[in-house]
Amino acid sequence: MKIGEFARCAEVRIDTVRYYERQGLLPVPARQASGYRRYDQSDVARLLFVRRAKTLGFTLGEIRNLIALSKHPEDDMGGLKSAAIVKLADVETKLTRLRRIRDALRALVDSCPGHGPLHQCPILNALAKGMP
Amino acid sequence: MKIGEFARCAEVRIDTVRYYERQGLLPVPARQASGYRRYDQSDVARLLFVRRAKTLGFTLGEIRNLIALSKHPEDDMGGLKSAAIVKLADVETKLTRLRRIRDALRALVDSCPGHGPLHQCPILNALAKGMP
DNA sequence: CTGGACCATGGACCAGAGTTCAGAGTAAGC
DNA sequence: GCTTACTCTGAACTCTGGTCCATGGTCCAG
Repeated sequence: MKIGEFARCAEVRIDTVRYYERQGLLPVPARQASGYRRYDQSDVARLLFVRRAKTLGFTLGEIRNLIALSKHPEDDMGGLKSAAIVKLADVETKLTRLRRIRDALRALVDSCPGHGPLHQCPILNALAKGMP
Repeated sequence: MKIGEFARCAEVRIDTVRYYERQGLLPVPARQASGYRRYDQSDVARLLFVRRAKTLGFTLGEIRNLIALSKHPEDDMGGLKSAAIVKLADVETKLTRLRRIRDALRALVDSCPGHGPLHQCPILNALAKGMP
């Protein structure tokens, strides 16, 4: 299949496919005589792999590593599991931070009556003088 | 005080102070004869305002708006409260997304025994063939 | 044969939040 | 006076993950 159909397979833009190729996330594709890139089912699988890993929060660089790992199917699965564990810890950290932000924000919103002169606004106050 | 001390007051880099100035987040400072920027306590308050707002997840552009808002202390506090509400919704959305990622990741990690040949790894499998 | 859809390339550009650099001047402690 | 630390400028650069563009070639239906 040509690049347009290929991109649609994974709901990705054509430019993104070419970009992934440049980034080494997709193998260099075969070409038709015309120079058009030619893809097959195994390329689709690879592209979906990339997308799924991205959905899980892996960066493109990390995905490159995952692909490299996966090229040695006889290796132990420990490496891949640790990568996933690291990423999970990563996500947990972000969650914790974001939860703290949400709690602070919600406390501010709840404390604000919503009308009256701005200089009495508890949100403005907290920003200006520090959180309680 | 000079820029170095000023930056330390808010635990920010000197370059960041100048960057914030360019971005209109800090007022154009007075200068000594030598051309050195001079700051006082009100500048520190402003810089801390910016940092606190950033901590809450506001972008620099949004903080510029907050500052503009805060310049009309007789205005109603409704505007500021809505900005906070919008940001809160924003954060909640991110939280939800991140939680889903965490759950998927955790399920994968839990399902993986951690050793044995990679081609039997459930994580790799999920990435290659789709999540169950 | 012609129009429209598709594909090729390299390079420029986007947001966001800074950081780094070179080359120069200034301040301050001893 | 010397040395060290600090500050100035503007522009360019970083990173991430793409997106857009101009220009030109290719493919296929009618």
